[in-house]
Amino acid sequence: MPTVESRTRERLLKAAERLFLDHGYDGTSARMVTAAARANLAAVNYHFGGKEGLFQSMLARRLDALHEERLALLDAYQRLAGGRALSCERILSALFVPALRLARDPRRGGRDFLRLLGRAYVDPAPALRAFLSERYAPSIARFKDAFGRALPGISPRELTWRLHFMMGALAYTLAGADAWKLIAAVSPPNGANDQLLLRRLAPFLIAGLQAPLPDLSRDDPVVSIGAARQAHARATTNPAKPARRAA
Amino acid sequence: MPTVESRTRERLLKAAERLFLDHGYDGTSARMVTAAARANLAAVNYHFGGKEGLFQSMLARRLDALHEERLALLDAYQRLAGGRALSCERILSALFVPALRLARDPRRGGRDFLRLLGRAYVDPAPALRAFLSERYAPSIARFKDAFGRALPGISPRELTWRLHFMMGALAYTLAGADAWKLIAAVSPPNGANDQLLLRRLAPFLIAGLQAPLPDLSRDDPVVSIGAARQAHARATTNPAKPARRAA
DNA sequence: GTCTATATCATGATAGAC
DNA sequence: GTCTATCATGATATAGAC
Repeated sequence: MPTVESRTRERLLKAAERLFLDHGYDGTSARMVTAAARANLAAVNYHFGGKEGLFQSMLARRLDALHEERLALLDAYQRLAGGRALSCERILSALFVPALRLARDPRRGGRDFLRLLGRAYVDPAPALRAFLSERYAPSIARFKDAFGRALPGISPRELTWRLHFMMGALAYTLAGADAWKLIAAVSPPNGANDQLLLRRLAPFLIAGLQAPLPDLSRDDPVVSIGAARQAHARATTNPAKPARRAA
Repeated sequence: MPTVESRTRERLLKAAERLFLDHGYDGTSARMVTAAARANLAAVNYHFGGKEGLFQSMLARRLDALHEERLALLDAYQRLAGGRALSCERILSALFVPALRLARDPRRGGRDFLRLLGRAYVDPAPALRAFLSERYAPSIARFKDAFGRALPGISPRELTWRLHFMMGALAYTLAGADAWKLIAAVSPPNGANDQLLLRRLAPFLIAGLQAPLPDLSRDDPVVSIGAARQAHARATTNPAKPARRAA
Protein backbone atom coordinates (compact mmCIF):
# COMPACT_ATOMS: atom_id res chain seq x y z
CA MET A 1 0.00 0.00 0.00
CA PRO A 2 1.95 3.00 -1.28
CA THR A 3 1.73 6.38 0.37
CA VAL A 4 -0.78 8.15 -1.82
CA GLU A 5 -1.81 5.73 -4.60
CA SER A 6 -4.61 7.89 -5.91
CA ARG A 7 -8.00 6.62 -5.09
CA THR A 8 -9.14 7.83 -8.50
CA ARG A 9 -7.28 4.96 -10.05
CA GLU A 10 -9.20 2.50 -7.94
CA ARG A 11 -12.53 4.10 -8.71
CA LEU A 12 -11.77 3.98 -12.39
CA LEU A 13 -10.94 0.30 -12.27
CA LYS A 14 -14.06 -0.46 -10.32
CA ALA A 15 -16.31 1.48 -12.65
CA ALA A 16 -14.61 -0.03 -15.70
CA GLU A 17 -15.36 -3.45 -14.36
CA ARG A 18 -19.08 -2.87 -14.32
CA LEU A 19 -19.28 -1.01 -17.58
CA PHE A 20 -17.07 -3.19 -19.74
CA LEU A 21 -18.97 -6.08 -18.29
CA ASP A 22 -22.36 -4.81 -19.34
CA HIS A 23 -21.49 -3.30 -22.70
CA GLY A 24 -18.36 -5.02 -23.93
CA TYR A 25 -15.19 -3.27 -24.93
CA ASP A 26 -16.43 -1.44 -27.98
CA GLY A 27 -19.72 -0.60 -26.37
CA THR A 28 -18.07 1.21 -23.48
CA SER A 29 -16.61 4.69 -23.80
CA ALA A 30 -14.01 6.29 -21.60
CA ARG A 31 -16.57 8.96 -20.81
CA MET A 32 -18.98 6.42 -19.42
CA VAL A 33 -16.26 5.12 -17.15
CA THR A 34 -15.10 8.46 -15.87
CA ALA A 35 -18.66 9.60 -15.31
CA ALA A 36 -19.48 6.50 -13.30
CA ALA A 37 -16.27 6.86 -11.32
CA ARG A 38 -16.92 10.57 -10.78
CA ALA A 39 -13.46 11.19 -12.13
CA ASN A 40 -12.18 13.38 -14.87
CA LEU A 41 -12.01 12.25 -18.43
CA ALA A 42 -8.30 12.86 -18.61
CA ALA A 43 -7.68 10.55 -15.69
CA VAL A 44 -8.04 7.51 -17.92
CA ASN A 45 -5.14 8.66 -20.04
CA TYR A 46 -3.04 9.73 -17.13
CA HIS A 47 -3.36 6.51 -15.19
CA PHE A 48 -3.61 3.94 -17.93
CA GLY A 49 -2.45 5.62 -21.10
CA GLY A 50 -5.80 5.20 -22.77
CA LYS A 51 -8.90 3.14 -22.93
CA GLU A 52 -7.14 -0.04 -23.90
CA GLY A 53 -4.71 0.29 -21.04
CA LEU A 54 -7.56 0.73 -18.62
CA PHE A 55 -9.24 -2.35 -19.96
CA GLN A 56 -6.16 -4.50 -19.72
CA SER A 57 -5.27 -3.26 -16.25
CA MET A 58 -8.77 -3.94 -15.09
CA LEU A 59 -8.66 -7.45 -16.45
CA ALA A 60 -5.16 -8.25 -15.33
CA ARG A 61 -5.66 -7.35 -11.71
CA ARG A 62 -8.50 -9.85 -11.53
CA LEU A 63 -7.25 -12.57 -13.79
CA ASP A 64 -3.67 -12.56 -12.54
CA ALA A 65 -4.93 -13.27 -9.07
CA LEU A 66 -7.30 -15.89 -10.37
CA HIS A 67 -4.69 -17.80 -12.31
CA GLU A 68 -2.25 -17.61 -9.46
CA GLU A 69 -4.73 -19.16 -7.07
CA ARG A 70 -5.71 -21.76 -9.59
CA LEU A 71 -2.17 -22.88 -10.15
CA ALA A 72 -1.46 -22.91 -6.44
CA LEU A 73 -4.43 -25.14 -5.82
CA LEU A 74 -3.54 -27.41 -8.70
CA ASP A 75 -0.05 -27.69 -7.26
CA ALA A 76 -1.46 -28.60 -3.89
CA TYR A 77 -3.69 -31.31 -5.31
CA GLN A 78 -0.88 -32.74 -7.34
CA ARG A 79 1.46 -32.79 -4.37
CA LEU A 80 -1.13 -34.62 -2.30
CA ALA A 81 -1.67 -37.10 -5.10
CA GLY A 82 1.98 -37.99 -5.30
CA GLY A 83 2.69 -39.03 -8.85
CA ARG A 84 -0.81 -40.25 -9.61
CA ALA A 85 -3.04 -38.45 -12.07
CA LEU A 86 -5.72 -36.23 -10.63
CA SER A 87 -9.38 -36.90 -11.22
CA CYS A 88 -11.34 -34.56 -13.45
CA GLU A 89 -13.27 -33.48 -10.39
CA ARG A 90 -10.11 -32.36 -8.67
CA ILE A 91 -8.91 -30.42 -11.67
CA LEU A 92 -12.26 -28.74 -12.07
CA SER A 93 -12.11 -27.91 -8.41
CA ALA A 94 -8.80 -26.15 -8.99
CA LEU A 95 -10.52 -24.14 -11.70
CA PHE A 96 -13.76 -23.42 -9.89
CA VAL A 97 -12.88 -22.84 -6.27
CA PRO A 98 -10.53 -19.89 -6.82
CA ALA A 99 -13.14 -18.32 -9.07
CA LEU A 100 -15.73 -18.72 -6.36
CA ARG A 101 -13.40 -17.31 -3.75
CA LEU A 102 -12.84 -14.16 -5.75
CA ALA A 103 -16.54 -13.88 -6.49
CA ARG A 104 -17.21 -13.95 -2.77
CA ASP A 105 -14.74 -11.23 -1.97
CA PRO A 106 -16.13 -7.81 -2.83
CA ARG A 107 -12.65 -6.36 -2.74
CA ARG A 108 -11.42 -8.67 -5.45
CA GLY A 109 -14.22 -8.58 -7.96
CA GLY A 110 -17.29 -9.58 -6.03
CA ARG A 111 -20.47 -10.73 -7.62
CA ASP A 112 -19.61 -9.42 -11.04
CA PHE A 113 -16.33 -11.22 -11.20
CA LEU A 114 -17.64 -14.39 -12.75
CA ARG A 115 -19.50 -12.48 -15.41
CA LEU A 116 -16.36 -10.56 -16.20
CA LEU A 117 -14.46 -13.78 -16.53
CA GLY A 118 -16.95 -15.20 -18.95
CA ARG A 119 -17.15 -12.06 -20.97
CA ALA A 120 -13.40 -11.87 -21.30
CA TYR A 121 -13.30 -15.14 -23.19
CA VAL A 122 -16.08 -14.14 -25.50
CA ASP A 123 -15.40 -10.52 -26.43
CA PRO A 124 -14.38 -10.14 -30.05
CA ALA A 125 -12.13 -7.13 -29.50
CA PRO A 126 -8.75 -8.18 -30.95
CA ALA A 127 -6.83 -6.23 -28.35
CA LEU A 128 -8.40 -8.34 -25.67
CA ARG A 129 -8.01 -11.65 -27.42
CA ALA A 130 -4.32 -11.17 -28.03
CA PHE A 131 -3.77 -10.00 -24.48
CA LEU A 132 -5.46 -13.00 -22.96
CA SER A 133 -3.96 -15.68 -25.12
CA GLU A 134 -0.40 -14.55 -24.61
CA ARG A 135 -0.70 -13.74 -20.93
CA TYR A 136 -2.44 -16.84 -19.67
CA ALA A 137 -1.19 -19.43 -22.08
CA PRO A 138 1.18 -21.02 -19.54
CA SER A 139 -1.53 -21.43 -16.97
CA ILE A 140 -3.87 -22.96 -19.50
CA ALA A 141 -1.15 -25.33 -20.64
CA ARG A 142 -0.71 -26.67 -17.13
CA PHE A 143 -4.38 -27.44 -16.82
CA LYS A 144 -4.44 -29.02 -20.20
CA ASP A 145 -1.61 -31.24 -19.13
CA ALA A 146 -3.44 -32.23 -15.97
CA PHE A 147 -6.57 -33.11 -17.91
CA GLY A 148 -4.50 -35.08 -20.34
CA ARG A 149 -3.25 -37.30 -17.56
CA ALA A 150 -6.71 -37.59 -16.05
CA LEU A 151 -8.08 -38.76 -19.39
CA PRO A 152 -5.49 -41.12 -20.84
CA GLY A 153 -7.98 -42.49 -23.36
CA ILE A 154 -8.40 -39.13 -25.07
CA SER A 155 -5.86 -38.23 -27.71
CA PRO A 156 -4.18 -34.82 -27.43
CA ARG A 157 -6.02 -33.50 -30.43
CA GLU A 158 -9.36 -34.67 -29.16
CA LEU A 159 -8.53 -33.28 -25.75
CA THR A 160 -7.84 -29.87 -27.21
CA TRP A 161 -11.28 -29.83 -28.71
CA ARG A 162 -12.99 -31.01 -25.58
CA LEU A 163 -11.31 -28.42 -23.45
CA HIS A 164 -12.43 -25.89 -25.98
CA PHE A 165 -16.01 -27.09 -25.66
CA MET A 166 -15.63 -26.93 -21.92
CA MET A 167 -14.38 -23.36 -22.03
CA GLY A 168 -17.34 -22.48 -24.16
CA ALA A 169 -19.92 -23.86 -21.80
CA LEU A 170 -18.16 -22.19 -18.92
CA ALA A 171 -17.64 -18.80 -20.50
CA TYR A 172 -21.06 -18.57 -22.05
CA THR A 173 -22.73 -19.57 -18.84
CA LEU A 174 -20.82 -17.11 -16.75
CA ALA A 175 -21.05 -14.24 -19.23
CA GLY A 176 -24.59 -14.67 -20.40
CA ALA A 177 -27.07 -12.33 -18.87
CA ASP A 178 -29.64 -15.04 -19.46
CA ALA A 179 -27.95 -17.40 -17.09
CA TRP A 180 -28.00 -14.82 -14.35
CA LYS A 181 -31.65 -14.16 -14.91
CA LEU A 182 -32.20 -17.84 -14.36
CA ILE A 183 -30.20 -17.73 -11.17
CA ALA A 184 -32.04 -14.69 -9.95
CA ALA A 185 -35.34 -16.47 -10.50
CA VAL A 186 -34.18 -19.39 -8.42
CA SER A 187 -32.33 -17.71 -5.61
CA PRO A 188 -32.21 -14.29 -3.98
CA PRO A 189 -30.34 -11.83 -6.23
CA ASN A 190 -27.72 -11.14 -3.61
CA GLY A 191 -27.57 -14.77 -2.64
CA ALA A 192 -24.52 -15.32 -4.81
CA ASN A 193 -25.64 -18.73 -5.81
CA ASP A 194 -22.91 -19.06 -8.31
CA GLN A 195 -21.82 -22.08 -6.32
CA LEU A 196 -25.00 -23.90 -7.24
CA LEU A 197 -24.45 -23.00 -10.86
CA LEU A 198 -20.97 -24.47 -10.96
CA ARG A 199 -22.23 -27.52 -9.13
CA ARG A 200 -24.66 -28.13 -11.94
CA LEU A 201 -22.09 -27.41 -14.56
CA ALA A 202 -19.49 -29.80 -13.17
CA PRO A 203 -21.24 -33.10 -13.94
CA PHE A 204 -22.11 -31.84 -17.39
CA LEU A 205 -18.51 -31.04 -18.14
CA ILE A 206 -17.06 -34.16 -16.61
CA ALA A 207 -19.39 -36.40 -18.56
CA GLY A 208 -18.56 -34.50 -21.72
CA LEU A 209 -14.83 -34.79 -21.18
CA GLN A 210 -15.12 -38.51 -20.58
CA ALA A 211 -17.56 -39.15 -23.40
CA PRO A 212 -16.88 -42.02 -25.80
CA LEU A 213 -14.78 -40.95 -28.73
CA PRO A 214 -16.50 -40.33 -32.03
CA ASP A 215 -15.89 -43.11 -34.49
CA LEU A 216 -14.52 -41.14 -37.39
CA SER A 217 -14.23 -44.20 -39.59
CA ARG A 218 -17.92 -44.62 -40.18
CA ASP A 219 -20.68 -42.22 -41.07
CA ASP A 220 -22.32 -40.29 -38.29
CA PRO A 221 -26.08 -39.78 -38.57
CA VAL A 222 -25.94 -36.72 -36.34
CA VAL A 223 -24.15 -34.72 -39.01
CA SER A 224 -25.15 -36.64 -42.12
CA ILE A 225 -26.90 -34.31 -44.49
CA GLY A 226 -27.89 -37.17 -46.75
CA ALA A 227 -29.51 -39.22 -43.99
CA ALA A 228 -31.46 -36.21 -42.81
CA ARG A 229 -32.69 -35.50 -46.29
CA GLN A 230 -33.89 -39.05 -46.68
CA ALA A 231 -35.68 -38.96 -43.35
CA HIS A 232 -37.34 -35.73 -44.32
CA ALA A 233 -38.46 -37.20 -47.63
CA ARG A 234 -39.85 -40.32 -46.02
CA ALA A 235 -41.72 -38.36 -43.41
CA THR A 236 -43.32 -36.02 -45.90
CA THR A 237 -44.21 -38.46 -48.66
CA ASN A 238 -45.37 -41.48 -46.69
CA PRO A 239 -48.30 -40.05 -44.78
CA ALA A 240 -49.36 -37.95 -47.77
CA LYS A 241 -51.35 -39.25 -50.69
CA PRO A 242 -49.41 -40.87 -53.57
CA ALA A 243 -47.94 -38.57 -56.17
CA ARG A 244 -50.31 -37.37 -58.89
CA ARG A 245 -49.91 -38.63 -62.43
CA ALA A 246 -49.46 -36.32 -65.40
CA ALA A 247 -48.55 -32.64 -65.10
CA MET B 1 -37.38 -12.05 -57.44
CA PRO B 2 -38.98 -8.61 -57.79
CA THR B 3 -38.44 -6.44 -60.81
CA VAL B 4 -35.67 -4.17 -59.63
CA GLU B 5 -34.81 -5.14 -56.03
CA SER B 6 -31.69 -3.05 -55.88
CA ARG B 7 -28.55 -5.04 -55.85
CA THR B 8 -27.15 -2.52 -53.41
CA ARG B 9 -29.32 -4.00 -50.74
CA GLU B 10 -27.83 -7.39 -51.31
CA ARG B 11 -24.30 -6.07 -51.29
CA LEU B 12 -24.93 -4.30 -48.03
CA LEU B 13 -26.25 -7.44 -46.41
CA LYS B 14 -23.31 -9.44 -47.63
CA ALA B 15 -20.76 -6.93 -46.44
CA ALA B 16 -22.54 -6.54 -43.12
CA GLU B 17 -22.30 -10.25 -42.60
CA ARG B 18 -18.54 -10.25 -42.80
CA LEU B 19 -17.97 -7.09 -40.83
CA PHE B 20 -20.38 -7.64 -37.97
CA LEU B 21 -18.95 -11.10 -37.78
CA ASP B 22 -15.39 -9.96 -37.35
CA HIS B 23 -15.93 -6.91 -35.18
CA GLY B 24 -19.22 -7.38 -33.39
CA TYR B 25 -22.09 -4.94 -33.47
CA ASP B 26 -20.49 -2.06 -31.64
CA GLY B 27 -17.18 -2.57 -33.34
CA THR B 28 -18.65 -2.14 -36.79
CA SER B 29 -19.64 1.22 -38.24
CA ALA B 30 -22.11 1.84 -40.98
CA ARG B 31 -19.31 3.48 -42.91
CA MET B 32 -17.25 0.33 -42.81
CA VAL B 33 -20.15 -1.58 -44.25
CA THR B 34 -20.94 0.86 -47.03
CA ALA B 35 -17.29 1.11 -47.94
CA ALA B 36 -16.95 -2.66 -48.19
CA ALA B 37 -20.14 -2.89 -50.20
CA ARG B 38 -19.03 -0.02 -52.44
CA ALA B 39 -22.33 1.63 -51.66
CA ASN B 40 -23.23 5.02 -50.40
CA LEU B 41 -23.46 5.77 -46.74
CA ALA B 42 -27.05 6.88 -47.01
CA ALA B 43 -28.03 3.53 -48.47
CA VAL B 44 -28.02 1.96 -45.04
CA ASN B 45 -30.68 4.33 -43.85
CA TYR B 46 -32.67 4.14 -47.02
CA HIS B 47 -32.86 0.37 -47.14
CA PHE B 48 -32.85 -0.58 -43.50
CA GLY B 49 -33.70 2.54 -41.56
CA GLY B 50 -30.39 2.57 -39.78
CA LYS B 51 -27.54 0.45 -38.53
CA GLU B 52 -29.66 -1.58 -36.20
CA GLY B 53 -32.13 -2.37 -38.95
CA LEU B 54 -29.33 -3.53 -41.17
CA PHE B 55 -28.01 -5.76 -38.46
CA GLN B 56 -31.34 -7.34 -37.72
CA SER B 57 -32.20 -7.84 -41.38
CA MET B 58 -28.85 -9.45 -41.96
CA LEU B 59 -29.37 -11.81 -39.05
CA ALA B 60 -32.99 -12.58 -39.77
CA ARG B 61 -32.49 -13.64 -43.35
CA ARG B 62 -30.02 -16.27 -42.18
CA LEU B 63 -31.56 -17.34 -38.92
CA ASP B 64 -35.14 -17.45 -40.14
CA ALA B 65 -34.10 -19.95 -42.77
CA LEU B 66 -32.09 -21.90 -40.26
CA HIS B 67 -34.87 -22.21 -37.73
CA GLU B 68 -37.35 -23.10 -40.40
CA GLU B 69 -35.22 -25.97 -41.62
CA ARG B 70 -34.53 -27.08 -38.11
CA LEU B 71 -38.17 -27.27 -37.20
CA ALA B 72 -39.03 -29.03 -40.44
CA LEU B 73 -36.42 -31.68 -39.76
CA LEU B 74 -37.50 -32.06 -36.17
CA ASP B 75 -41.06 -32.52 -37.41
CA ALA B 76 -39.93 -35.17 -39.85
CA TYR B 77 -38.06 -37.10 -37.20
CA GLN B 78 -40.97 -36.93 -34.83
CA ARG B 79 -43.41 -38.10 -37.48
CA LEU B 80 -41.18 -41.07 -38.27
CA ALA B 81 -40.88 -41.89 -34.59
CA GLY B 82 -44.63 -42.02 -34.13
CA GLY B 83 -45.35 -41.08 -30.54
CA ARG B 84 -42.01 -42.24 -29.17
CA ALA B 85 -39.47 -39.81 -27.80
CA LEU B 86 -36.55 -38.99 -30.06
CA SER B 87 -33.01 -39.80 -29.08
CA CYS B 88 -30.64 -36.98 -28.21
CA GLU B 89 -28.70 -37.84 -31.34
CA ARG B 90 -31.72 -37.28 -33.52
CA ILE B 91 -32.52 -33.95 -31.90
CA LEU B 92 -28.95 -32.81 -32.26
CA SER B 93 -29.11 -33.86 -35.86
CA ALA B 94 -32.11 -31.59 -36.35
CA LEU B 95 -30.02 -28.78 -34.91
CA PHE B 96 -26.78 -29.52 -36.73
CA VAL B 97 -27.72 -30.67 -40.19
CA PRO B 98 -29.60 -27.54 -41.26
CA ALA B 99 -26.71 -25.45 -39.98
CA LEU B 100 -24.30 -27.51 -42.04
CA ARG B 101 -26.50 -27.24 -45.09
CA LEU B 102 -26.53 -23.47 -44.92
CA ALA B 103 -22.82 -23.39 -44.28
CA ARG B 104 -22.29 -25.38 -47.47
CA ASP B 105 -24.39 -23.07 -49.57
CA PRO B 106 -22.48 -19.90 -50.46
CA ARG B 107 -25.72 -18.19 -51.38
CA ARG B 108 -27.18 -18.67 -47.92
CA GLY B 109 -24.31 -17.76 -45.67
CA GLY B 110 -21.51 -20.01 -46.76
CA ARG B 111 -18.43 -20.65 -44.73
CA ASP B 112 -19.00 -17.74 -42.38
CA PHE B 113 -22.50 -18.75 -41.49
CA LEU B 114 -21.56 -20.88 -38.54
CA ARG B 115 -19.37 -18.19 -37.12
CA LEU B 116 -22.16 -15.71 -37.48
CA LEU B 117 -24.49 -18.04 -35.69
CA GLY B 118 -22.13 -18.43 -32.78
CA ARG B 119 -21.40 -14.75 -32.56
CA ALA B 120 -25.07 -13.91 -32.50
CA TYR B 121 -25.57 -15.80 -29.27
CA VAL B 122 -22.59 -14.19 -27.66
CA ASP B 123 -22.74 -10.53 -28.64
CA PRO B 124 -23.56 -8.28 -25.69
CA ALA B 125 -25.40 -5.64 -27.73
CA PRO B 126 -28.81 -5.34 -26.09
CA ALA B 127 -30.54 -4.66 -29.41
CA LEU B 128 -29.39 -8.04 -30.62
CA ARG B 129 -30.18 -9.97 -27.49
CA ALA B 130 -33.74 -8.72 -27.33
CA PHE B 131 -34.26 -9.39 -31.01
CA LEU B 132 -33.06 -12.95 -30.79
CA SER B 133 -34.83 -13.97 -27.65
CA GLU B 134 -38.21 -12.76 -28.79
CA ARG B 135 -37.95 -13.92 -32.37
CA TYR B 136 -36.69 -17.44 -31.89
CA ALA B 137 -38.21 -18.29 -28.54
CA PRO B 138 -40.88 -20.58 -30.07
CA SER B 139 -38.33 -22.57 -32.00
CA ILE B 140 -36.15 -22.97 -28.96
CA ALA B 141 -39.11 -24.05 -26.90
CA ARG B 142 -39.88 -26.86 -29.31
CA PHE B 143 -36.36 -28.20 -29.05
CA LYS B 144 -36.41 -27.90 -25.33
CA ASP B 145 -39.58 -29.93 -25.29
CA ALA B 146 -38.02 -32.59 -27.47
CA PHE B 147 -34.99 -32.84 -25.23
CA GLY B 148 -37.23 -33.04 -22.23
CA ARG B 149 -38.89 -36.15 -23.63
CA ALA B 150 -35.56 -37.61 -24.64
CA LEU B 151 -34.25 -37.18 -21.11
CA PRO B 152 -37.10 -38.12 -18.79
CA GLY B 153 -34.74 -38.41 -15.84
CA ILE B 154 -33.77 -34.76 -15.97
CA SER B 155 -36.06 -32.31 -14.23
CA PRO B 156 -37.24 -29.28 -16.21
CA ARG B 157 -35.11 -26.94 -14.18
CA GLU B 158 -32.02 -29.04 -14.58
CA LEU B 159 -32.77 -29.42 -18.25
CA THR B 160 -32.91 -25.66 -18.69
CA TRP B 161 -29.44 -25.41 -17.29
CA ARG B 162 -28.04 -28.19 -19.36
CA LEU B 163 -29.41 -26.78 -22.55
CA HIS B 164 -27.83 -23.52 -21.55
CA PHE B 165 -24.48 -25.24 -21.11
CA MET B 166 -24.97 -26.86 -24.45
CA MET B 167 -25.70 -23.58 -26.17
CA GLY B 168 -22.56 -22.20 -24.63
CA ALA B 169 -20.30 -24.91 -25.91
CA LEU B 170 -21.90 -24.64 -29.30
CA ALA B 171 -21.90 -20.87 -29.62
CA TYR B 172 -18.41 -20.41 -28.26
CA THR B 173 -17.01 -23.07 -30.50
CA LEU B 174 -18.65 -21.71 -33.60
CA ALA B 175 -17.94 -18.07 -32.84
CA GLY B 176 -14.44 -18.36 -31.51
CA ALA B 177 -11.70 -17.47 -33.91
CA ASP B 178 -9.54 -19.90 -31.96
CA ALA B 179 -11.64 -22.84 -32.97
CA TRP B 180 -11.32 -21.94 -36.59
CA LYS B 181 -7.60 -21.62 -36.30
CA LEU B 182 -7.60 -25.15 -34.99
CA ILE B 183 -9.69 -26.30 -37.90
CA ALA B 184 -7.47 -24.56 -40.39
CA ALA B 185 -4.47 -26.35 -38.92
CA VAL B 186 -6.13 -29.70 -39.35
CA SER B 187 -7.81 -29.32 -42.70
CA PRO B 188 -7.50 -27.15 -45.77
CA PRO B 189 -8.96 -23.71 -45.05
CA ASN B 190 -11.59 -24.04 -47.72
CA GLY B 191 -12.23 -27.64 -46.80
CA ALA B 192 -15.25 -26.66 -44.73
CA ASN B 193 -14.54 -29.21 -42.11
CA ASP B 194 -17.20 -27.86 -39.87
CA GLN B 195 -18.76 -31.28 -40.17
CA LEU B 196 -15.85 -32.84 -38.36
CA LEU B 197 -16.13 -30.21 -35.66
CA LEU B 198 -19.76 -30.93 -34.99
CA ARG B 199 -19.02 -34.62 -35.03
CA ARG B 200 -16.60 -34.12 -32.20
CA LEU B 201 -18.94 -31.84 -30.37
CA ALA B 202 -21.92 -34.20 -30.50
CA PRO B 203 -20.63 -36.90 -28.13
CA PHE B 204 -19.45 -34.25 -25.72
CA LEU B 205 -22.88 -32.67 -25.59
CA ILE B 206 -24.82 -35.89 -25.45
CA ALA B 207 -22.76 -37.19 -22.57
CA GLY B 208 -23.18 -33.88 -20.79
CA LEU B 209 -26.93 -33.86 -21.24
CA GLN B 210 -27.20 -37.40 -19.94
CA ALA B 211 -24.77 -36.92 -17.08
CA PRO B 212 -25.76 -38.10 -13.60
CA LEU B 213 -27.59 -35.44 -11.67
CA PRO B 214 -25.65 -33.53 -9.02
CA ASP B 215 -26.57 -34.63 -5.55
CA LEU B 216 -27.51 -31.30 -4.06
CA SER B 217 -28.15 -32.81 -0.64
CA ARG B 218 -24.54 -33.40 0.22
CA ASP B 219 -21.43 -31.31 -0.06
CA ASP B 220 -19.64 -31.25 -3.38
CA PRO B 221 -15.84 -31.23 -3.25
CA VAL B 222 -15.64 -29.67 -6.70
CA VAL B 223 -17.01 -26.38 -5.42
CA SER B 224 -16.18 -26.64 -1.75
CA ILE B 225 -14.03 -23.71 -0.75
CA GLY B 226 -13.39 -25.22 2.65
CA ALA B 227 -12.17 -28.54 1.31
CA ALA B 228 -9.86 -26.83 -1.11
CA ARG B 229 -8.42 -24.67 1.61
CA GLN B 230 -7.72 -27.70 3.75
CA ALA B 231 -6.07 -29.51 0.88
CA HIS B 232 -3.92 -26.51 0.19
CA ALA B 233 -2.90 -26.29 3.83
CA ARG B 234 -2.04 -29.96 4.04
CA ALA B 235 -0.02 -29.83 0.86
CA THR B 236 1.99 -26.83 1.92
CA THR B 237 2.67 -27.77 5.55
CA ASN B 238 3.29 -31.50 5.33
CA PRO B 239 6.26 -31.67 3.00
CA ALA B 240 7.84 -28.58 4.52
CA LYS B 241 9.99 -28.62 7.58
CA PRO B 242 8.21 -28.25 10.95
CA ALA B 243 7.37 -24.76 12.03
CA ARG B 244 10.14 -22.80 13.68
CA ARG B 245 9.92 -22.05 17.37
CA ALA B 246 9.91 -18.49 18.71
CA ALA B 247 9.72 -15.42 16.54
C1' DG C 1 -2.40 13.89 -9.24
C1' DT C 2 -6.34 16.24 -10.76
C1' DC C 3 -8.68 19.40 -13.32
C1' DT C 4 -10.54 22.56 -17.51
C1' DA C 5 -10.46 23.25 -22.00
C1' DT C 6 -9.77 21.86 -26.41
C1' DA C 7 -7.96 19.47 -30.63
C1' DT C 8 -9.07 16.04 -33.91
C1' DC C 9 -11.59 12.72 -35.76
C1' DA C 10 -15.37 9.13 -36.46
C1' DT C 11 -19.97 8.19 -35.68
C1' DG C 12 -25.19 7.71 -37.00
C1' DA C 13 -28.50 10.16 -39.34
C1' DT C 14 -30.78 13.38 -42.61
C1' DA C 15 -31.91 16.90 -46.34
C1' DG C 16 -32.29 17.50 -50.84
C1' DA C 17 -30.45 17.31 -55.78
C1' DC C 18 -30.64 14.05 -59.51
C1' DG D 1 -32.80 4.24 -55.82
C1' DT D 2 -28.58 6.63 -55.47
C1' DC D 3 -25.79 10.37 -54.65
C1' DT D 4 -23.32 14.76 -52.23
C1' DA D 5 -23.09 17.52 -48.52
C1' DT D 6 -23.75 18.37 -43.94
C1' DC D 7 -25.39 18.23 -39.04
C1' DA D 8 -25.09 17.15 -34.29
C1' DT D 9 -23.01 14.23 -31.32
C1' DG D 10 -19.75 11.60 -29.03
C1' DA D 11 -15.26 9.40 -29.42
C1' DT D 12 -10.03 9.30 -27.89
C1' DA D 13 -6.51 11.89 -26.64
C1' DT D 14 -3.62 16.02 -25.26
C1' DA D 15 -1.99 20.70 -23.52
C1' DG D 16 -1.37 23.17 -19.82
C1' DA D 17 -3.16 25.50 -15.43
C1' DC D 18 -3.29 24.47 -10.56
